[in-house]
Amino acid sequence: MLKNKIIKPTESELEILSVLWDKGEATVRTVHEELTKTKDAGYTTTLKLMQIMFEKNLVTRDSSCKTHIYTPAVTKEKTQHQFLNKMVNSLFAGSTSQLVMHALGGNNASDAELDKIEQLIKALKAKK
Amino acid sequence: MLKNKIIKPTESELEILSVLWDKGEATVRTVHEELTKTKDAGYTTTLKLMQIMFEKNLVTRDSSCKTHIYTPAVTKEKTQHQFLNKMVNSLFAGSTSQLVMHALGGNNASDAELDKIEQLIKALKAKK
DNA sequence: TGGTAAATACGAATTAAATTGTACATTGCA
DNA sequence: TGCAATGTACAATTTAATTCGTATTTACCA
Repeated sequence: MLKNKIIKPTESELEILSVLWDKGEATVRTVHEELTKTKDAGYTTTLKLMQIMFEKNLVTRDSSCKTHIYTPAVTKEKTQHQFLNKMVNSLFAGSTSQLVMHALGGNNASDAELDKIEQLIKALKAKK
Repeated sequence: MLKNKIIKPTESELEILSVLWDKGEATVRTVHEELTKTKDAGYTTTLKLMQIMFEKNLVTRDSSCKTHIYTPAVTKEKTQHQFLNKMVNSLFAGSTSQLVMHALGGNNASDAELDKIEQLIKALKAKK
């Protein structure tokens, strides 16, 4: 089995991955049009980024047609955890709950959201 | 009042800030020795990084003596929130609670920690 | 069949982070 | 006073991300 080296997507790569996660698959043009809704960039810039991401195995592509179709090669969940872990380690002394406390303290969660979190905690406790 | 531009510390800068947050203040040598416990780096590399951080206003320093004494110019709390926000926006569709759920789901929190989080939630709900 | 539109490939420039070597300054002490 | 130790300053290099211009390829259709 091939070594599954951890590649941390850069900021720009994350933007592209987000589009791909959202759509499941997409052409460079589609991704590019999505990106330009919120920022400036030339088409070839997006293309180049996606080519590099292909080399890094962050995406796969079907190049059987003229217009290649890209799909994410890393899942959103895995990437989320990867970044969460990194952050917990570099800024929260390895303590997930410390991060959670800070995040909640920041105070953007609705009552409904807090309810959901409470239930998750109950479930986690029950499991032990 | 001076514009408070947001400067995101880099990976290496974060490592240095962590030492400074921990110690309150420190010389380059002290920071460097702390860093080399966990990674390789030349002394001048650390020095240079700290000089750059000074230029960026990430740290202040007292240069009245030969050996300069550095102190963090940004708080740990502020930096934590800055990174949390960035992450929520780039990976969790702007939803703090979604991030919290993922973090807890990752499952590294002890019962005691879960208790603390529960209480925090209670407190937050009471406030509304 | 040849031209046009739309795509990809490629190379080069730019910017920023990180690293390191070397020069210079300061302090304390023999 | 002058040397050794320890610091800082600075310049140059390396590496990676980002950006973009230009060349090339492909498909289709008049």
